[in-house]
Amino acid sequence: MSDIAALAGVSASTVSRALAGSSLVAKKKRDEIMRLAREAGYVVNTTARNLRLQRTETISVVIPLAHEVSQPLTDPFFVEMLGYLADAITQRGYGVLLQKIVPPMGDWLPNLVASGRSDGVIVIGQSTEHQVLEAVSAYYRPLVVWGAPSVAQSYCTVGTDNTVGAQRAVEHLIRLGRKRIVFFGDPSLPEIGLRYEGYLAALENTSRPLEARHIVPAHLTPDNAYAAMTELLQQNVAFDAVFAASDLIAISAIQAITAAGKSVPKDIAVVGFDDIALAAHSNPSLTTVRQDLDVGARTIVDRLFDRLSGGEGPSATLSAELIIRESCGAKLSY
Amino acid sequence: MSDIAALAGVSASTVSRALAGSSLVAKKKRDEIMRLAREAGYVVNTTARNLRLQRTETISVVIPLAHEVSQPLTDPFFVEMLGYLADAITQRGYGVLLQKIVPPMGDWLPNLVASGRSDGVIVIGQSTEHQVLEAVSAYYRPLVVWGAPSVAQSYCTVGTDNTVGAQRAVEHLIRLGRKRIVFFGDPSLPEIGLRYEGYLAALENTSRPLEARHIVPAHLTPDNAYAAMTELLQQNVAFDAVFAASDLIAISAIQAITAAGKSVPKDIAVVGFDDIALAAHSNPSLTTVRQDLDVGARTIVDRLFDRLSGGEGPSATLSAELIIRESCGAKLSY
DNA sequence: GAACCGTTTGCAAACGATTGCAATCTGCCC
DNA sequence: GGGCAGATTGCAATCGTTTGCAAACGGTTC
Repeated sequence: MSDIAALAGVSASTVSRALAGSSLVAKKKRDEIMRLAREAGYVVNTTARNLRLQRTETISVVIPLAHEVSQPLTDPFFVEMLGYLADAITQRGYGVLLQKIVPPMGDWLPNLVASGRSDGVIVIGQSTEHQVLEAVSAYYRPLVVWGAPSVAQSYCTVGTDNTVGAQRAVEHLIRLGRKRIVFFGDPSLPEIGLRYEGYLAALENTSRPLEARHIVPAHLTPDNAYAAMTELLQQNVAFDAVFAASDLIAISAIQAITAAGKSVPKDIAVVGFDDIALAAHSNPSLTTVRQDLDVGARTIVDRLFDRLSGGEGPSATLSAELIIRESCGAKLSY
Repeated sequence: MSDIAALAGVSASTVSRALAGSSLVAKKKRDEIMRLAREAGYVVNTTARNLRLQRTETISVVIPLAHEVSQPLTDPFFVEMLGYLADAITQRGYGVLLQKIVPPMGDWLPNLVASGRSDGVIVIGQSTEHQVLEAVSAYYRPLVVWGAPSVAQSYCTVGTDNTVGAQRAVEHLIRLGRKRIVFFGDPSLPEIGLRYEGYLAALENTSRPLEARHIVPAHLTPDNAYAAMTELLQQNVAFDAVFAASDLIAISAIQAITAAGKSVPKDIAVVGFDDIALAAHSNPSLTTVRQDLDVGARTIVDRLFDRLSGGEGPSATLSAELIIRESCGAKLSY
């Protein structure tokens, strides 16, 4: 900057002001300085600027992965969400700093917050990190989490109505005449827990008592899900439907079921959750509960910027929509 | 940091050295300072550190989108690549700064480079930006581009062997007895251009002269591709196969063809390029040329870090593999 | 020509770290 | 006790900006 100052025969302060478009420096001189800077290919150094201004115009997007230790970041759900978030953040002129935390441990969030690399933090999915989020939100405001709200929770979440979504899905299976519906997923994760509640609610609402509820606590990785479903099939547990906690494991389940020589949806109906792009195109196409990630991402970013400017917007819950496709078949006769 | 210094009764220099694990400060005092810092929740301010050290330990990943002006970042190819890149970069302890440039214009790259926000830049896809890349690479070393190499090119690229991949795909269609094969994509983009060359090479190699070559310069967006294919079908141009420049537009083409009452692969065979996750699961599943993004991403990052430490590794070309699925059908009788 | 006012400008102090250099401290030996 | 070496420590400069404050400037007005 001092080079440009020398070139223009003024001080660095003036250059700084000129480049910032300040009206303190005469229009003519301002234009002259801008021209010189452009010609010299000079751009204000962001790091120094950030240090001085105590802000970075950057948002951290964090993906905590509890069970995907050695896995690359390939889960379509995260990746789709990331795309929408990146878009919403970029639109506001901010940068996106991507962080994968795996396995989430120690002081990752306090450290991230204290490091001053970003002005705000978005966490995609609570994973197993509820405690950490709770603790940090006590002193750090610009934090928004995609996930499930819970009663005594001080951090701001944005998420789909997991319970209602799940309930609709399971009710649909019941209406189709399915009797033994397996819940496929690990309810100890907050979001999955709510989906499990929806599953239970649907079962309880039905007049025809169900012969069994069955839960298979598969992790959210394809391999784990495939293995878990294969094992379930070998155990000869009788079931005619699966409500999977995510599309990704639903598709793995379908593959396992098909590989075991059974048919989806004829023998076993499958419903997923998320409506990732794959869901519409898999074979059979997947009935699922749609989360509108575009709206979700925009809501997250709105909330975050609101908090950045001192706001206190509440957590948000988006409605979930059941998308009916081939994987749960038509009504059974019974 | 001076707070911690006061707490420990030493100077800020000593704290800085202690936290950096320097052997200049006595082991005992070092541990003491580290303990104090941890208890106080103190973390070194990254911005200040970056300014002083003149490096950021951050890599920019840029996605230039020429034709997707108002589109969110949803192209599965980019997004999958991004996942692998994020992984490879994170593994080296660096941060990932995500940048979407749309429409790519003006001095986006020089500005990004000069802003000092990152130590290196990865550009996913050349899009229409060959000139810009060329110009910047003249003075900025840590730049690696995913895309096609060209003869007189000074920037470092990593990419799949587009020509050979495309040639294999088209040869496969010819072997199956397809006669009028449409090239679906815009060859003015460098990578697509190479795929077009492969297409031409395959056509020329065949002994049975083909009655027509046809090119439909669709952009790489689903909507545009769908519209282009629909229009082509309405024109009553005779063709029995489509080689699409990407899986995404291949799937859109299939949808358009199906919507027009024709069957894939019976009436029209379709082959894509990329092997995105969707390809295996779409209906019919998509025959395509596989790009190994995991290896690709790792190669990009290797090259980049090599350049960061003064290396001069050459551009790399990865081999392409034809993945045969349902969308091009079995051999026709003729 | 002095006083005054509005417009521009530059000085210098931050922002929060790292590090070369010189100063201090410690222990040891003569 | 003085001298010396080696181990620690702190001073102060530096990274590249921004900005409060005071000074300089230019033009009116009396």
